[in-house]
Amino acid sequence: MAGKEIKADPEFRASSSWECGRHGSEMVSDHGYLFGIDCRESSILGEFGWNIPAESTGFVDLDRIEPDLGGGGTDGFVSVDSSAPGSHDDMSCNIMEPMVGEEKVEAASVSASLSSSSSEDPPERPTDSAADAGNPPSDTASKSKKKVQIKRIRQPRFAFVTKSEVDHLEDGYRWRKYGQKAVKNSPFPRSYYRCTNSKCTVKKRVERSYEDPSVVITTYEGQHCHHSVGYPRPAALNLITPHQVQDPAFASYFTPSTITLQNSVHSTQLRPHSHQLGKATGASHGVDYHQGASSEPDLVGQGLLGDIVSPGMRKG
DNA sequence: CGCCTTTGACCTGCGC
DNA sequence: GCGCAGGTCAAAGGCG
Repeated sequence: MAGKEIKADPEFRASSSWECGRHGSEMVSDHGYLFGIDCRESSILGEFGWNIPAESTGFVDLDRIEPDLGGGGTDGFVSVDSSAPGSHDDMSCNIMEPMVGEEKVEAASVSASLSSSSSEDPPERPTDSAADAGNPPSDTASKSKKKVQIKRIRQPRFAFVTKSEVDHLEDGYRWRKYGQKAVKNSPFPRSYYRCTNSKCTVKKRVERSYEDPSVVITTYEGQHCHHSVGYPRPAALNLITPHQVQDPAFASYFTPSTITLQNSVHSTQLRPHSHQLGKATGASHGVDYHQGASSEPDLVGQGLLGDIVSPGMRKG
């Protein structure tokens, strides 16, 4: 497990038009992305809307944290690294082959139910015990039968490695904590959050690296089917490379309005909302950023987002 | 009062 | 099949 090596594809690096960061970008698994953020560069996360009190610098050894991140084996990661603080243009990144949409669906019948429910219907719920919560114990048999047929769907995941003293980083969405577990070999618990939007199935895990307590690992799973409470901030989007945006999974983290911001607004909404920091460890209450999206809402349908925003999301 | 976190129990997947 | 670890649920309590 821990011995599992993070192997950055040298060929990919070589062929990538994006310069690799100093620390390189590592694919730590096969289904998802890891954004390793050297936090001298809180600027990066800051640009992503996270109000992180950047205080330390250092290199995050992705090899060390990988077991926790990709332990499931179904995730993979890409890291984005920055090498020049304060300059978006200098941000280096390396996008590994995206393997998104490789959902674990074993029964064909599942796809039917999924397609009918679309993104508005949490695909995972039916498989979870929550769906059976109201059922008497005698239903266990049929329950397990169902679970044999319908395997939990794993959405593409993205992990961010951040140096921060704040565990729960502000990202513009509202999250509700639904669980916390002790992590093996780690003194730090892992927290589980779910997007408060009932129609949104996005989840995120937040944990600290046991190797470097100053490092926070945030793993997002799923795709938001709605607008953020108000953000992601425009400058953050400037950091998203074309490669990233073209990846539907990655792009989905940024709502249509978000992407619009990239093109219509630049730095006018970068003011940090310090009051949010006051509740750093609590739920991420929405940041009251005004979206510039309203000014150009049609970009979604104008082709810019046509290939990065799923139809289901556009209506969101 | 509504929303959130906490926390113990339960479920599931996986390796041995 | 068993045990472990990760993931989730849901009741209870706290807070603004």
